[in-house]
Amino acid sequence: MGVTRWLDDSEQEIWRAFVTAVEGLTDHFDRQLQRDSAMPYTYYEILVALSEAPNRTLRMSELAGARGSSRSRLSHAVARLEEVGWVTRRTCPTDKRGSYAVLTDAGFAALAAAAPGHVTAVRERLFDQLTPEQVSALGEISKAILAGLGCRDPRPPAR
Amino acid sequence: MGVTRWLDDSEQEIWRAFVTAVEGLTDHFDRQLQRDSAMPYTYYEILVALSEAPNRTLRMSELAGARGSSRSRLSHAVARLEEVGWVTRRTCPTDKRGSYAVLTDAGFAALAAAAPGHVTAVRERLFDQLTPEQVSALGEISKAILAGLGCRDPRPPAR
DNA sequence: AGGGCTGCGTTGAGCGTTCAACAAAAGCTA
DNA sequence: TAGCTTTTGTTGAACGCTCAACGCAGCCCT
Repeated sequence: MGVTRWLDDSEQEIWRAFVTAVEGLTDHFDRQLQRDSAMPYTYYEILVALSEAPNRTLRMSELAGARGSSRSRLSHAVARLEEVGWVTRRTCPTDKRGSYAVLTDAGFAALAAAAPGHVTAVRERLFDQLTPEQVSALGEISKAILAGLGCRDPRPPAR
Repeated sequence: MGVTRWLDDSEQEIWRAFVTAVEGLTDHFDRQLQRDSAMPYTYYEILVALSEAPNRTLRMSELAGARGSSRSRLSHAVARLEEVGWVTRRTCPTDKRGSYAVLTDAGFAALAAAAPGHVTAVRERLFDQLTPEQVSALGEISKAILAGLGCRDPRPPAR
């Protein structure tokens, strides 16, 4: 492995601004949802994914894959969402290992109630702060980052 | 309150890309630090802040303020860092309420050991993926977002 | 000096995430 | 078919964060 390529002053400044902005945004959105709709952002995303799926139903693994979430995380999350009555589980008839997560009417209603506040927050804190050029640049930047994250570093698994 | 200004298709696409990219980045950096240096990113930031402070010492509240962290969070974090031996607390002689957090030699060493891997990850996954124009655009965008987050919404506190 | 108010830091409970371990079903190979 | 590997999903412990509540010290005011 080679020598570390440290960040110069300008890069450091950009990095700090980026980190702080991202922390601030996620914090803001998370608090808004928690305060106004009693759900963390992650759960909001789960509800969104289910609401867009045919029959408002998805296999656990599909749901985990769609978001970058781990199976364990999803299992815990769905357990919680089931307690609250926003999601139910159904076992899969063709593959007895699998199970479905289904959005209930109450879950859909909770999502519908939460969406306006969330979208408004996103618009106010993100889109309204940027020029149209910056918005499209942010899109390109995000896609470039995503491309750089996909399946790299073909090191053999640690164990 | 007015009508919700929903996101159009293009905005939705940008928003999803942004969210996924940010989640992917933070996940990647957090795992890298946890795996290679046994510390979460948040703790890394605390160590950095202390290492840059005079005498490697900061008041708890200054430390909390520097990062956007709550007092409670910092208190828990420093307690943990103290257990590991990377930080110690000293009571403030002039203000007996206050306490100092001090980076130990072991803490400095841990930071020095962690930094190259972390910086390399940041460079590879962020800076190397973007053109110089995109990098500077990202800086401007981050600053605009930060400006939009500062002390807004002068609604009276909920209670 | 006495009586608030404010600010600093800590504490404990609750929650969400991670990690490692596991059970059960499916698939694969001989 | 028997034996292995892989896939799917769950579980429990450990950890970090949040929130509300608290103890304590400084401050201000009369």
